[in-house]
Amino acid sequence: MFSKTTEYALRATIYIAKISTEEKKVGIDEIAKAIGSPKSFTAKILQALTKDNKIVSSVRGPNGGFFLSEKSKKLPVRSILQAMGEDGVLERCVLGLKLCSEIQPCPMHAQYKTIKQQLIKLFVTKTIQQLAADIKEGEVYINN
Amino acid sequence: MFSKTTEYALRATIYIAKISTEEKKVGIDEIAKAIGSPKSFTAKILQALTKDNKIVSSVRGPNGGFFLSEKSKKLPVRSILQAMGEDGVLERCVLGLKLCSEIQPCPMHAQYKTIKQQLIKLFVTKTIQQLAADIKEGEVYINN
DNA sequence: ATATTTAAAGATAACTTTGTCTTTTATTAT
DNA sequence: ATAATAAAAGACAAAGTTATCTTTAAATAT
Repeated sequence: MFSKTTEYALRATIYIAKISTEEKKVGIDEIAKAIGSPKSFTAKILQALTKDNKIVSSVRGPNGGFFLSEKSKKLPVRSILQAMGEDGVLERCVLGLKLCSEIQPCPMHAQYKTIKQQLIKLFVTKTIQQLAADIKEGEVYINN
Repeated sequence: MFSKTTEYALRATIYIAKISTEEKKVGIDEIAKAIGSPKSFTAKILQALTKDNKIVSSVRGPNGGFFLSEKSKKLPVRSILQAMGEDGVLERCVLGLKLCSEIQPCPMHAQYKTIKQQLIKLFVTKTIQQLAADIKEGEVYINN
């Protein structure tokens, strides 16, 4: 469904939300290990998420690392997709038609529509914080 | 959601089902034009679908071309995904975890599960024929 | 100030997907 | 038989994704 890049972005962000606060930041080594992703590649992805979009915050130097602001933790999971420029996946036509819509629907449109709506709803209503909380409670895992 | 390759495979197969019979086959030029896909690339994809999997049938030479057997027309849309080796998209974990399951679920697992089930059901219950029929009736389009 | 730590930035490489072009093979019509 | 047609097969190229490694910059602790 998503690219590796976006999968790592989602997992990394959720892990940072779970493990860190502004006082206790987390380093790239720990993140990559925890979510089972290539370290340098994950670093690049986090760089993108700390950029203008500002989902993730970071500080360099000793005791530095990544963390999520309280504000960021309350963002919907979809905002991670948006920051990664892969938000379109949720909206796009299953058959890849550029102009698929109510007026000019593809053969799958009508039936896929309700599924798409639920998918979008899921990514909009779930916050980063909520997903992170489930891991903390040990109900759920994020390592690969 | 799907790769370009699979999108073209779906569109091409549906178009062939719509336009052709064993008596009136359809050529690659017409198919590529109708679904708005690169011709040679689409040819390769159809080659794969005619291979062992046998979703699509083909005949070379004058009056040759592609067509779908009556049996193939009755196959679920999912069989196209299977033939393209991209069936896993429907089953895979949203966060890309290899071991995501009921026993060891990812943070999105529980809520994504019902969506996934509907998605699979859609691809299993809809047949190639049914999708093709809708285009014939002009209710629906497949060009890009 | 200096050394140490840690992310940012940049260059590059491996691999995959997507796309094109040419040659070959099978089939048909003449 | 021969020419014409159309898919199969193969080689290759462009673009995108995924991944690694090195250098630079910022922050901290000593």
